[in-house]
Amino acid sequence: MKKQVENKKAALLQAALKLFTEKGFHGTSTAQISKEAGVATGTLFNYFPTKEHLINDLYFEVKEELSSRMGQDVQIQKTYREKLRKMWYNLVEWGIENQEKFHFVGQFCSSPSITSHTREVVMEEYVFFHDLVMEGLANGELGDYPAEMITTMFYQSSRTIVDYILYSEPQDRDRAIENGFQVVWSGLTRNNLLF
Amino acid sequence: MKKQVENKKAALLQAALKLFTEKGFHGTSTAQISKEAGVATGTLFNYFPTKEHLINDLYFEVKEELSSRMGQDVQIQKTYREKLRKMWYNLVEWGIENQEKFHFVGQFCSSPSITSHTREVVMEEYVFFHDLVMEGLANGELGDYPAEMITTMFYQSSRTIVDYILYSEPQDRDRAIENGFQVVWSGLTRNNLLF
DNA sequence: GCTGGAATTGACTATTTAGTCATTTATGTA
DNA sequence: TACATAAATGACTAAATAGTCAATTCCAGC
Repeated sequence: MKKQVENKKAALLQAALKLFTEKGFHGTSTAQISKEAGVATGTLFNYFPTKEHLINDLYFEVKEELSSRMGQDVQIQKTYREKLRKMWYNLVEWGIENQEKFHFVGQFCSSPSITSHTREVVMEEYVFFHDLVMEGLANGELGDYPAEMITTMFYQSSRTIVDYILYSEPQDRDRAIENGFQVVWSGLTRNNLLF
Repeated sequence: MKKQVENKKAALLQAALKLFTEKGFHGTSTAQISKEAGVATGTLFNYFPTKEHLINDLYFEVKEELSSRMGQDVQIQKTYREKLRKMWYNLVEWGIENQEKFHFVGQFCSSPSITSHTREVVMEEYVFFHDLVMEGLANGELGDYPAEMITTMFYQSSRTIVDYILYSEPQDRDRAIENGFQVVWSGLTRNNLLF
């Protein structure tokens, strides 16, 4: 019985991911989600008390998966540049492999359907990223910019590159990912102020 | 009478801008828009045959305003760097001065509520930007990246900085804008490949 | 002040919505 | 097999929706 339960819950989350990403939160009815998941309309409410709870649970799950992937094998890198580069690859590759989740996050990260509570809980999963930036500022590798600005630029640039790869479809994806990192690295580090 | 007509149309567009940005397209009812604009529910449909027409007209108008501002005084700059820098300031300052329009564009640029026709018409207003990037590639100032990647990175970085300024509220906004340009310039130009 | 046509109105409709709940089905245990 | 409990169902409801349209208001020119 436990098995079946998890199946249905997962099916509902997957259906919600697809439909919310395609048509938005208000553009998707709970009936559509249930149908896509292959369950009755009432079943959705056995797992999620409201539509809002559903999207918040989904958002949390996806962001958690991303943060987990983002930090993978970062600390085993030798140089600071290699650590940042590893994180860049983790981010971009996850985005390419998980288009739907990637677009979902981008669409709902500042949506009023996501509660501030969810946002706070999710934020905690990303402290290691903030810490890595602080490390770079402390050791002088990163330029003298506010930490907040650096984290934002790094993260949003990764989003830009994923979108670029998915939408403009360059022949050589790996090249595009590496180019993206070059731009970000030379932009955010300190040792290039020829001007 | 003509005056009154234009007033109501403008009021409807302004109300739609506010509500769509706050609550999204499907999250906003036509009745809410009419109420916010101070007109009867039927009046909206005198100016816009459907809700879709309304948001498309609005999107077009806002994007046109942005493109117009973006190109202002760019050609009178002497160096290539100064041209790009002027464009950067135009973009970021417009975003800060027009928060609602700025967030509206960000939210709906890839929304299915905006038709591909609207998107195509809007695109034409931005050829001058693409041309400026081509110029930089030709004269060797920009790094050897695909033009599409450069335009995207430049534009998205401006969005990132506007968001950073509006959300993180740094004490010195002008400093933040200039920092943002430094990051983008050193990231996208060729003369910094110390690596 | 009168008149004709355009602009404005809001009550109205057919449809869709999130969420409920009494009933039915499935499952583990003995 | 029989029982107890948890899960699944879908018809149902009250509220909200985009868009219509007959009636009203407005105003320029006479």
